[in-house]
Order: sequence, then structure tokens, then C-alpha cells
Amino acid sequence: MHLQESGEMYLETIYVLSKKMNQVRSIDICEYMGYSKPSVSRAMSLLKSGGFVVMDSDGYLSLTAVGKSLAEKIFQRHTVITEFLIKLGVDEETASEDACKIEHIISDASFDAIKKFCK
Amino acid sequence: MHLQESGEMYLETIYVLSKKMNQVRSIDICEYMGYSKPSVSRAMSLLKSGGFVVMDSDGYLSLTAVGKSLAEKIFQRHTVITEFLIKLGVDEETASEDACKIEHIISDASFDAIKKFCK
DNA sequence: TTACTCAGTTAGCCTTTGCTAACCATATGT
DNA sequence: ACATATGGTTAGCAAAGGCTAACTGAGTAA
Repeated sequence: MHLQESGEMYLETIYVLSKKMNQVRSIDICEYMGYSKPSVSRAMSLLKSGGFVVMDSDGYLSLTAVGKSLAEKIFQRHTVITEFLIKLGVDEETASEDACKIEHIISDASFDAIKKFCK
Repeated sequence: MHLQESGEMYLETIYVLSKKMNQVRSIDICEYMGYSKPSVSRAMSLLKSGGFVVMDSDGYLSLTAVGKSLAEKIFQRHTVITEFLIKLGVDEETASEDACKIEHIISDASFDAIKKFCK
């Protein structure tokens, strides 16, 4: 099952939040992303039915193996592309914002080339 | 008036086609982009009402000053980003495809940094 | 107990941007 | 003159992904 860009963003957010708080709920995603509760609720139900996320009876979210590996991939892209742009002289905030968009659309080939360049 | 990514793509296409054929019609855009006539027709009417494009009574399109400068900006981004990716070792086709997406979403700051790097 | 808050869901709206079906006008060919 | 082809438009559908309004259910406080 293929995820849209927005699905990837939600996964990445869950992944990032999981690293700074041990329990992640939909409401945390709302606050972090600035989206409304229904938007997040629908996104979560799509991620659930896609097998990327599990929600327990108390509303706590966790990534499945598939969800986690996808989230890790996106997050790595985010990190590498941000670092790359900073290396070219872009300020940190702009670099991170641009990386956030590029990470979803760039091909594996181009990403690998950028990663190689960074080293 | 702000253009969406798709509007930018249409403008860029008109610009590119104008350089290889002296008259550009909607149907040429359909063929080039692989879109249906109604999709292009609607896009043109949006670009017309936005003041980016003019269509004469025979259906021939031309860019206004605003439209042209925007198209040139996007096209330059396309060219520079493609060249940049190729320089990093990406094959030409993938580089062009990725540039096509990145050109619309990257900030001026990041683009300038990439342009500077290319030289 | 009654009332309020918090978190999640449901229903339904809006925009963007693709699509098909169907229509219109002009031009071309027999 | 009539049929067909070409090119543009109109009407209306669909998917994605935001939104608000309103509901539910669980926990808390007066």
C-alpha cells in the first residue's frame, strides 16, 4: 500500500514524537503539526488500516514494523537533506523546512547521490 | 495572485513550447503534459484570469510580462537543479524528473545556495 | 449527582486538480 | 451541401487533505 506525502508526514511525526515522549496520542500530533483533531483522526485511521500504525484502547499510538521502517527512511532523508543544505550555506530553519518538502518527492537515486556527497 | 504548483507547471510548459514552436495552443500543452483537453482548458482560464496568459481569438497563447518572468524563474530553477543533480552523479532523466518537483517547493535561499554551488 | 474537561470520532464542507461525456464552432474533404 | 476532424468549453465526478460543528465516553471536581 502506497502512502501519500501527508501520510509520510504523519508517520514521521509519530516517529519523532516517540523519541521525546514515551507515549504518543493523536492530540500530541495535532499540537505538533498544527492540524485539527478530525484531520489527525482520519489520518490515523488511514494509517491503521494501511498497517502502519496501531492504536490501543486508550488512544496511544505505536508504529508497526512497516510503519517504523518507513518513518525511519523519511526521517533519515530529512536529516541528510537538512544537513546538506546547511553545508551549502542555508540557515538551519530554512534548510529544515525545505528538507521537509523535498524528503517526500526526491527519488532514491538523487537522495543517495546527496547522501554520498555529504560524506 | 499566488499560483499553485500546477499553475507553475503549465506556465513553464508554455514557456518551453514557445521556444520550439512559434505558436502554442492548448492542444499542444495537452500533448506535451499528457493531460486532457478540459484539464488544460480550465488551467488556461485560471492563468488568464490571473493575468499570466493571454489567448487570442484563434486559441493561440502568449505569456504576459508577469507570466513570462515567473515561467523564466521556474525554468531556470529546473535547469540549475537538473544540472546540479547530474553533477552529483544522478542520471539525466531522473535528475530532470526530480528537478521538476523540487523547482516548485524549494525556497529562494536554498535555490540560491545550490546555484552558487554549481558555479 | 451533576457538570465540566479532555480526547477521539462522525458527518459533512471546501479547494485543488486530475478525469469523462457531451457540446459547439470552424475548417476540410467528397 | 453534408460529413468528418480539430480544438476549445461546459458540466459534473473523484480523490486528497485541510476544516468546523457536533457527538461520545471517560475521568474529575463541586
